[in-house]
Amino acid sequence: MRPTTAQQTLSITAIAERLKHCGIAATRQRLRIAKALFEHGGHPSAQDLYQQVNHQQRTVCRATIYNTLNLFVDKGLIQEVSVDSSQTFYDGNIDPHHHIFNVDTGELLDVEPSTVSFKELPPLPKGTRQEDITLIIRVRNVQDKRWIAAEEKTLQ
Amino acid sequence: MRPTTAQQTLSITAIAERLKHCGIAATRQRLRIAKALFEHGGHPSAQDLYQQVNHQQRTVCRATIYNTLNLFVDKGLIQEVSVDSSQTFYDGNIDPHHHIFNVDTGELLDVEPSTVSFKELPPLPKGTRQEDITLIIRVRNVQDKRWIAAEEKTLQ
DNA sequence: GATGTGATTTGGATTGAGTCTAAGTCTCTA
DNA sequence: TAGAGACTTAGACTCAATCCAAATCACATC
Repeated sequence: MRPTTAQQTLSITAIAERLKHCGIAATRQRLRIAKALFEHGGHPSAQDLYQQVNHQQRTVCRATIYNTLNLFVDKGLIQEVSVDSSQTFYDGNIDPHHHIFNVDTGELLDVEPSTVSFKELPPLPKGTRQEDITLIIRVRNVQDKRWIAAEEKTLQ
Repeated sequence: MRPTTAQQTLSITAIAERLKHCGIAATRQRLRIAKALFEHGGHPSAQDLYQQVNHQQRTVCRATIYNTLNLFVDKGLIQEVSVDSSQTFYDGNIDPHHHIFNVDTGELLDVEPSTVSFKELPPLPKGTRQEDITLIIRVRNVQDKRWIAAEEKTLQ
C-alpha cells in the first residue's frame, strides 16, 4: 500500500504542460485548481479544493471548481472516486489502482496496483467494453486493544 | 454474472421472519419497504422505493424510507451500493458479491461471486479489520456495430 | 379491555453537494 | 487592437438526504 504522500511543490509550467497534454486550455483558475489537487496528493473533495484554492483570498468561485473538476475527469487528467455517496473525491493519480476506505475515519488510501491481482474475472455483458475496474476495501478500526497488539506484532 | 431477476412475490410472514432474524421490530411501514425491496430484485434507490411503496396511495413518508433503509443496512438485512455519487442504491442480496455498472445506461448488475477470485490482496493498515470488499467493473456500450456482432459470436 | 411508555412515523423545514443561467471577463487569433 | 468564442462569476436553483418536534403506534402490564 502506498501512503498518500503530498507531492512536492509543482511548477506552474509543469502543470500547464500536463493540461495541454490532455487537451485542456490553461487558465489561471484551472492552473490553481490543478496545482491544489496535485499538491494535495490525497483524495480531496470539491469542497476541500475550494477551501484550499481560496484560503488566502477568494480567487475561484464554486461553480468553476465543479466545472473544472468535471472537465479534468472527462479529459482523463484526474480520476473520480465514489466511496460513499455523500461526496465525490478526486484523485490525481490516474494509473489504474485501488483504494482502502476506513469507514471510521473517512480516510481513503491508495493501494499499490502490484499488491492486487485477479485469478478470475467475470465475462462482460454483450456489447459492452470495460471502462475501468476498481476495488474498494472497506476497513474499520479494530476495537479490542489486544487485537491491535497482535496485529502490530504480525505486521512488523 | 447473475441477471438481476425480480423475486417471486414474498409472503409478509416470510419477510417479518427475516426482519426478526436481524433484530428489527416489524412495523407495517418496514414490511412494505422490505417487500418492495426484495421483490424489486435489482438495485433500487430510496426514490424508487418511495414511489414503489406509494404508487397506489401514500402510505409511507419520505423520512421513514430513509430511516428504514439506514436501519436495514445497519442491521445487515440489506447492502448499500455507491457506484455513482449522486444517489445511493440498495441491494437485497447480502451475500458478498460484486457489481458491473454500465456507465451509459446506469444499469447495475450483480456479479456471481464464483466468477471473481483474487490471487493477491494488499495488507490492511495496522489496527484495522476488513469490513467488506467490493469490485466495481465500469463498462460502456460498444459503439462500433461490427464489434457488437463479433462479441455476439464469441459469447454465444 | 384500559393504561402507560418507549419506539416509530410523520410532515415540513433544513442542509449541503452539485448544477444552471445569464451576464461579465478573458484570451487568442487575425 | 478588434472581434469572437471560451471561460468565469454570483447567485438562484435542484434534489437527495437529514433533522426536528409533534402525533401515533405497539406492546407489556395491570
